[in-house]
Amino acid sequence: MNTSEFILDKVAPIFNKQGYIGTSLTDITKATGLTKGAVYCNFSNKEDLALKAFQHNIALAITPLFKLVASKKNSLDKLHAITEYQRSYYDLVKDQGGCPMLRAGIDTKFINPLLFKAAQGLSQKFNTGLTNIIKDGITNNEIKHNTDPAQFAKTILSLIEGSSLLAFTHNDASYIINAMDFIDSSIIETIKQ
Amino acid sequence: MNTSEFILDKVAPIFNKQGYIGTSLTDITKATGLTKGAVYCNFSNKEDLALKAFQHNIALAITPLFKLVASKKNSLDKLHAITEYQRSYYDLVKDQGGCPMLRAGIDTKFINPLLFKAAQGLSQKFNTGLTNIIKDGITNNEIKHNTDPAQFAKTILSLIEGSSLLAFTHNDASYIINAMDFIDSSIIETIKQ
DNA sequence: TTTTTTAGATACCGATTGGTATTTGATGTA
DNA sequence: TACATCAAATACCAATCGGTATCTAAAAAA
Repeated sequence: MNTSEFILDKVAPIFNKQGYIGTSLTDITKATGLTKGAVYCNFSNKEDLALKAFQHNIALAITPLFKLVASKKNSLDKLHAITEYQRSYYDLVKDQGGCPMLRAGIDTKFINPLLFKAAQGLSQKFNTGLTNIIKDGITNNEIKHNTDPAQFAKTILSLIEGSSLLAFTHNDASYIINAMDFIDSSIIETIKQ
Repeated sequence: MNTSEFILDKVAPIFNKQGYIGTSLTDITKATGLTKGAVYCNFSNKEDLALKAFQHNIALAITPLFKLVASKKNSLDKLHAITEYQRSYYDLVKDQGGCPMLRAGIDTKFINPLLFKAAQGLSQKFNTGLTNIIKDGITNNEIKHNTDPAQFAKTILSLIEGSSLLAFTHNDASYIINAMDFIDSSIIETIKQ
């Protein structure tokens, strides 16, 4: 592991917990044991470091989900893989400070356009990914033809994001478990062919 | 309007947009046209001001919903009042910088315990309120007896919070409209007696 | 061995942070 | 008229902010 990766590993959870402005260079040097000279030798500025820290957090929290979904062939399997992944999501990211997409989406909108755009793009990718899964499910006769893909994608994504927020505000994973149960038994079951 | 209220009126949207740490005393004096002396004459410190700004935002964004729900007698009317209120929620709070409960829930967890506790309490109140509406609906024979109140409350709240987050990250109210359509036609319809 | 490169440490910069002690000036009161 | 009250302005504080120029020492290249 090189120094850049070492810094990101130490610093990414702090950005996720304290936000962009809330994380100071002092926080960063204390957490890494390095000096400002070392930090600025590896990253051009704080914004650059924050953006890469965000990507680091995403790589740990959300990229595995995208890979898992890609490994499944059928649409219903993909949908169930998502809910299955989310069931352990609270434990996965609790030490990291919660969901990085949630954090960046709210924290950066009015203070860091670059980071916000990254969060926005990821959320969009999530949404279109879900939409395409449902679309494919319809063409493959796995999902009922009168299902509106965009509508169900938005609903499922709302449940994922909302339950994650509630789980972290109340330190209670049952919000996520409950929402995933609902998606599995009440949403997927009703749209499946 | 006295000076304290004047300050809160000018400053509350800024705290909601930029967060607790992201809002400086300079932001506050610029927005109000007052000096630091005036601000500290009306509030004991920044934390006190931020907490009251949060309460100010809640009074504008969420208190009207609680009053609207209280004015309805039947459980199903209460539930429909919530979705109806949320349909115009995006327009209601967009100039305010989004949903204050969402902002405080994520922004303050690791940096401002006092404010976080306030956000946590409000979210809890929302959840127990929803649960009680469903419980009452069951005893009044409005809602099916095999309905799990806590489970449906959590699901509805997840949809409300999640769709609100997505609406503001994409500047697109349709996430909320879509989620409320789903609650009205797919959730309330299936649990109603 | 000598030279070049370079990662990281040190020391510093001006600007801004939240906060406070003091002053001002208008108002109400005796 | 003289005095007391008090909200707001002014002027100031040490600490911290993000950032940079310079130095050092070790490794790589010649």
